Amino acid sequence: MGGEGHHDCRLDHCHGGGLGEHPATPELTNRLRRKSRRVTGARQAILNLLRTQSHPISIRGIFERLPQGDCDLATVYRSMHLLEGMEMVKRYEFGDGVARFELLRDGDDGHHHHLVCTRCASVVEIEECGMGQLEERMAAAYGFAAVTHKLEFFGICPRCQGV
Amino acid sequence: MGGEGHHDCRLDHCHGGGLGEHPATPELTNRLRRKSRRVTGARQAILNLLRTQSHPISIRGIFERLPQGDCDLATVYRSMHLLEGMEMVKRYEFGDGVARFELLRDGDDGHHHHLVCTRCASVVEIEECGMGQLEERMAAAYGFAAVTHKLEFFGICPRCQGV
DNA sequence: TTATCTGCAAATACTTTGCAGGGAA
DNA sequence: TTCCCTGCAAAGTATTTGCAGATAA
Repeated sequence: MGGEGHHDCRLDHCHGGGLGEHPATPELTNRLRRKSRRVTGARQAILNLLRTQSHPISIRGIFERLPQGDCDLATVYRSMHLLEGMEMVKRYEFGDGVARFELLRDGDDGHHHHLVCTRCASVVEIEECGMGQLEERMAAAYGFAAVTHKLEFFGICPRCQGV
Repeated sequence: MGGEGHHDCRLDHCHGGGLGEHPATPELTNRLRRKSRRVTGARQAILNLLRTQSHPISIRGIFERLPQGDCDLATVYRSMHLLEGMEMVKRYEFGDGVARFELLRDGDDGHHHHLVCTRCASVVEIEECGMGQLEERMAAAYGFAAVTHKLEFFGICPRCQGV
């Protein structure tokens, strides 16, 4: 699979300076406090960055977009693990061996899918799904409980078709 | 995710001895010859092993099941890459960072899905899909070409529910 | 003050690759 | 004989972990 797409350098997270200058929204930090997790500079910076992304982003991508890389890569891994456990982010795997994450809105289970270009890795968000009955049928037919699914689409995006 | 399941040690590939003792079926080796690829001992042993598996198996799993591990791990990686390119095997990712492979019958595109237990990693093969129209709708709505999809189900298998 | 968190560095896991010798056609 | 393939070892990439110092509450 191709690269990470472009570095969409929005001013709100690229003006440099220390981590302390990047307070995340109360909505986000309160979710941490509610679970008695500490609101640290690194976590605020990561949450703030995730807020600006419209598609799943890899851990290395997060690390490289953080101001002057002053949050350790290991800390990004640990933070994403924590946030995933708290259901504040959702993990996606597009089959290239790299995990990608999206911020979940409060109360949102984040259930949606992606259409990924196999040439340039550009991503379209897909709302439609309609697999609920299929999950139920799986559960009934095979006796499984708590059935979920992962569904991703792949293809060649319009721009890559022209090249 | 848990382990690899049990080592289902069928006699037809566990009686020890050199690789030369494991001729694969003509159906399989001919597919190699047709593409002017060499029918080597390692490839025959791998194809033979894949023939006996009813669920996707990891590269390490293949390596460990090969008689006395005398085929190099790197060779298994290279062979699976080759076989995937020849569409003789299909690659699956269940989200634990390990690729798994299934042998494809000649002429079979191998399109089916899996229901994976998130506790013991046991697998049920799912034929039903019915996503063809959905792919077409994706293509029409977003201008993508050659749209495919990956769909896997996850849940807790009956045995794990009892524990 | 105290338990949590972070940076640093080392370790682990999966996969790929360079090279020289071995083997299939 | 000629390339292709293999084993071995080293390297690359993604991720995890131990530990001591830093920090939020």
